[in-house]
Amino acid sequence: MADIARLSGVSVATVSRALNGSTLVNAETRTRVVELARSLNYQINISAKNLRMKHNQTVGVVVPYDALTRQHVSDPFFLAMLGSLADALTEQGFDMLISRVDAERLDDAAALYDSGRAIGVILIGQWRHHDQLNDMAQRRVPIVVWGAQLPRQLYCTVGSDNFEGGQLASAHLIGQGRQRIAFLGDTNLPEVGLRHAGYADAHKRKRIKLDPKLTIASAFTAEDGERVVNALIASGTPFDALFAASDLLAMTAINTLRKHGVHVPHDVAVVGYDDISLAAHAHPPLTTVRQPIDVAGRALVKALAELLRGEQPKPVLLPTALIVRGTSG
Amino acid sequence: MADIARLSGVSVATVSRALNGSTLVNAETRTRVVELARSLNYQINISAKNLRMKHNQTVGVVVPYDALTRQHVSDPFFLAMLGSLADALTEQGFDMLISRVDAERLDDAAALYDSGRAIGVILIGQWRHHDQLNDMAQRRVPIVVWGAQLPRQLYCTVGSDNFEGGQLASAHLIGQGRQRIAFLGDTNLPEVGLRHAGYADAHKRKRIKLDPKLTIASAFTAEDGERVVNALIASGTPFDALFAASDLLAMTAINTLRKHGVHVPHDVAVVGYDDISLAAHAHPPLTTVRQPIDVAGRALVKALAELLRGEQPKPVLLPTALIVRGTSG
DNA sequence: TTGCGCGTTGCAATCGTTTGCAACTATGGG
DNA sequence: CCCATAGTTGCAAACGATTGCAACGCGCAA
Repeated sequence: MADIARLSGVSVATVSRALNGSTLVNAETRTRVVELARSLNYQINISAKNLRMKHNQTVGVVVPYDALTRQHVSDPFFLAMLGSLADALTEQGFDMLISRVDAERLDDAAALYDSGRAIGVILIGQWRHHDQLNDMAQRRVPIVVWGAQLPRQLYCTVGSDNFEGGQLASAHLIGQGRQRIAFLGDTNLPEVGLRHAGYADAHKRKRIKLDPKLTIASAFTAEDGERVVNALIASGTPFDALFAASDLLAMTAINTLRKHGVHVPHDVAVVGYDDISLAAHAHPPLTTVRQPIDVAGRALVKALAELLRGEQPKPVLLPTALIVRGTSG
Repeated sequence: MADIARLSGVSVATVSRALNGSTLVNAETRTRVVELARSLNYQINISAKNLRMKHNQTVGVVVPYDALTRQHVSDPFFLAMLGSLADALTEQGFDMLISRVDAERLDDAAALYDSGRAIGVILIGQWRHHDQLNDMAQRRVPIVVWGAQLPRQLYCTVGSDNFEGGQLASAHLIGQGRQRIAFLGDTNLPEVGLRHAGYADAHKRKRIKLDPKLTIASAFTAEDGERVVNALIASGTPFDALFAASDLLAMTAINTLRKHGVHVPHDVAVVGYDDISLAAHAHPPLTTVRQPIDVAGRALVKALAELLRGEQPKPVLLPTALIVRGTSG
């Protein structure tokens, strides 16, 4: 900047103003300076600018990882969400700084904000850390969380209507004449818990008794899907349908069922959750509950932008949709 | 920092030194300052630090998008690579700034570096922009590219051995007695071109004549896979195997074949490329060429680190492996 | 008493921007 | 001839850290 100032015979202050299009500087000087800057291939130093302006345009996106398994970010849904966020943030002129934090130390997410690297944080997945998130919100960390809406929640969430999704899937299966629907997922996670509540509600409406043996704890991983279905079959518990908390789970479940000679959808109908891009191309094509991922990214960014303007964004509940395909004839 | 200085009765300079573990400050004062900082939940301001130190720890990761289709970052392989990079960068203490750029304006990737937001750039996919990448390298932009090694290349690439991968897959199919192997992929892309060269080489070694009608241009998208297989069958060209340039392509191809009553692997054997996590759980489990994604992230980061130290990292060629599963009995 | 060395500490400059305020010029009216 | 005004411009102080250099206190030998 000093070089430009010298070369164009003005002060740094004027250069700064010219580059920012201030009306305080003569139109002619302005164009002269701007031209020169362009020809010198000048790029402003962001650190200095941020330091002076006390703000920047970088949003921290935090994806939790499971420290126990040291597991990579690999769930297609997570990754798709990352893509959607990249789109939405780019659209709004934000930079996107990705950070992985131990799911057990979710409050580390705030470090991005505290250290001034990010003006706000988007957290994908609330896991079991409602309280820590509340603490962060109370500390006035601008944070938006993808997840479920919970009682006494001080932070803003954006999420799909998990209860509705659970209802839709279960009601659909019941409508197909299925009576013993197994539920696969970790109900300790708020989102999965709500899906399960919707599942229970759909049963109640049709006056079908819920068999607790059909609610099966399972992580989101493909490995766990296989393990859990094997166990279910080995246990001899009869079931004629299966509602999985993620598509990944559903698809591995289907393959495991097939290995046991169980035919989908004839013997067991299956419904997944997420509608990842592969779901439509699986065999058979997977019936699933769609979470509107593309809308999700934009909604998260919008909420964060409001938060940054000092407003109090309301939690967002995105509608889900049942996509009926081949696994639930 | 000024607060800490006041509260602990020393100067900012001492606080700075204490926090950075300098031996210039008395061990006792140091621990006192560090404790205080921790208890105040103090986080250093990165902008100021970067400004003063004239360097930062942020690496720009650029993922190209196709402007024509305005297509999201959705290929599981791309996304898995993002995950792998997130892991590797975090491991090395780098921050990861994600940016999407129009694949037709790949040189925009340098903006991250020019503006000082990133100290270097990792670009996932070189597409057809060899020349622009060479220009950037000549401008001394620290950049590492995931892709193929090309003649007269000034920038550093890391990639899997696409030629070897193509060979492995094709030799395997030929070894199974297949004679008419269709190749699915856009051979204009350097990586796919090399895979095709390996495919051609495997044929030559076994003295099998290549039928150009069996080389079929196809994008990486699921939609295109379906379209292209439909066209192939409609054309009446006989084929008994299929080698796809990505797993996504292979999996949709299999489903499309099935719709036409073609049995995999009995009538047509199929081999994919990438070994995405779902490949093992598809139906039938997909035979594919593994690209070592987890190693890839670390290799890219290592190369960039060398570049930043002023060294001249050699292009890296990662070994591929044939994973034989159900689609090529 | 003086001088020296050593271990600690503080002063003040510096990084590259932005911006409040003062200063300058030219113009025209009183 | 003076002054008010409007339109430009520059000065200098931030922003929050790091670091070369000077200074300080202290023990010890000369």
